[in-house]
Formats: sequence, C-alpha cells, structure tokens
Amino acid sequence: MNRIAKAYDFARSPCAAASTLDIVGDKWSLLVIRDLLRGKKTYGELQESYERIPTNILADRLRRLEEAGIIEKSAYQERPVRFAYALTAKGTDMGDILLALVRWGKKHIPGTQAVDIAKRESPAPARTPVASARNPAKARRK
Amino acid sequence: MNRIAKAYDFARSPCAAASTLDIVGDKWSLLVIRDLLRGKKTYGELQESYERIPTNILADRLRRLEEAGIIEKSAYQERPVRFAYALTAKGTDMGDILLALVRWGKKHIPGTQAVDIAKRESPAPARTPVASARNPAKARRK
DNA sequence: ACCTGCGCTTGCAATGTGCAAGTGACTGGC
DNA sequence: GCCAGTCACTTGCACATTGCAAGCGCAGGT
Repeated sequence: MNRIAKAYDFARSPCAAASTLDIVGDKWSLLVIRDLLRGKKTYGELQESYERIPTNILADRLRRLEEAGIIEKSAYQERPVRFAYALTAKGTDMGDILLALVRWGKKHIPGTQAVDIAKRESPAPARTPVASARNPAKARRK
Repeated sequence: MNRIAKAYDFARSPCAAASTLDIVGDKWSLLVIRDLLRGKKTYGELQESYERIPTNILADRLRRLEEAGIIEKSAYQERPVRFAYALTAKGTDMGDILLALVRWGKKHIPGTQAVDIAKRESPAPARTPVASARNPAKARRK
C-alpha cells in the first residue's frame, strides 16, 4: 500500500518544505524532472541518463510523479503504442528547485557542471527531437 | 561501508544537481538544515521538530552533514559537556534550496505554510516540553 | 544512592533500493 | 508462419536504509 503524500493530506507536517520533500525528497525524482526539463520524453530516454536509474525505480517514480500531478503520460502514437512523459505546469515549476540545487553544487562541489537545466527559454534541446524521429506515417491496419 | 558523497568524488555523476542530491537527497537532511537555519542548536531541540525525526536518523544525518562540511559541532559548555550544531557558510547557502522548496509547496500544495525560514521562535504546536533550552545559564525549574 | 536530563548507540523489524532477468504487445525481415 | 528485435515495463530476490523502542554513559541535583 503506497501512500507517499496522497497529495494534500500531509504525511508529516504542514510545513511547505517538508511536504514538498514528501513528494520529491529522494535521490531520483528530481533527476527525472531534470531530464524532462531538458527535453527527454520517453521511458527509454529517461533510462539512458548518465546516472543510470534502475528501471523499476524509474517506473515507480514516474507513477508517483504522475499521481502527484507533476507529470503526464500520453501515447504519442497508437499503432505500436508508444508513450511520452511531459511535465505539467506544476512540474515545470520545480525548475526553480533544480536551479537552486545546481547553483549550490557549482559553488560548493568542485568539478561539477551545470548540465544546463535552464532550458526554459533557450531553444534546441540539442538531441533527438523524439516525436519526429519516428515515422509512423504508414498506418498499417490489421 | 558508507560513502554518501565523500564530497568531491562524485558518487553518481558530474552533474551539479545530482551531486548536491547525493548530499541532501533524502527526506530528512534538508529539514535538519531548515531547523538550524531557524535557530535551533542542540540535538534535543532538533529532535523536537514537528516532524519527529527518529533519533538514530538524526545522529546519522548530523554526522554526514558534518563530514560534508555543511554543519559544525562544538561544545558550548564544558562541565556538563553540551553540544551545539551550527551551519557553516556552505550550509547557510542551502537556504536558497529550502526557499525554492517552500515556494513550490506554498504554491502547489494547498494548506501548507511557510514556517518562515529566516529565523523565528517556536513554530511547533504548543506541546513543547523543552521549555527554555536556549538558556543554559540558569533556570530549569517547574 | 537514586533519579533526571542530555546526547547519543544498539537491536531489530519493516520498508525501500538496485540488479538482472522476464513479459507482452507490437513490427519488420526472411 | 516463424524468429529476432524494440519498447515499456514487471517480477524476484538480495542488500541497504529507515523507523521504533530501548538502553547506555556521563553529568548534576536531592
């Protein structure tokens, strides 16, 4: 029985910081959000991040984040059904938290880099524009 | 063997966000920092936060945070030796992260409050048997 | 001597994490 | 029709971390 902040019945306290940590207070959630902010969309892309999140953990975090209304899952094509994950407005707002983490890291942990999360206004996600990479043009029916 | 970011050999990646999360990426560390920012000093005071951190976890987090150079432990009196924990500059810089968390929580989790990180006394619900631990000089009478 | 408070430590069960392997829906090639 | 391959997960199991309660050592007070 999973009950990580069923959203709105604070698990621990009415403190905003504590409640936010109930949602993303673990080592992976915010990294998933980071990757989504940087333009990754599919399960497979998320799995291939530098940090190599274990697949079952990724599935679990995506489920939780979706329950919390931070991301949304949708099929971007039907006939092999393929899914895309995207941040909701609530989710993109987490960018500020990521930014604060990055700033602290850059300042206090020598050798770390920004990996540019601040994609919020910059163009080109640099890597494969997933949606068009595939060509689902041929709607072959059964 | 425990090696949660010995600080400076990145456990997972050179990404600043990931490295920062290696240090404070759990449910309790940042709450301890929050309490220290708000003026709490002793082990006992930290234990009595609203969220009721388990004592062994608190001891462990204080140890890790000290190793990471985020807090400092010192005896504030010798005979009965009593300890005070305080944030280093590196630690107070984490205030920005807390602030980002609080802002997100206030905006997206109805019912949460700010609990004003920038100093303030007794936010916890009245049932504080700790009385005035902030006055070691005198008075402990009932 | 005994009790109390502080600052922890220890034991142990419950929970969470990480790895590898497997599954099922589908497609494309032979 | 059969097989290999991809995507998106799920399952099983070992190991690590958490949470709870209790205990411990060192003071001081009575």
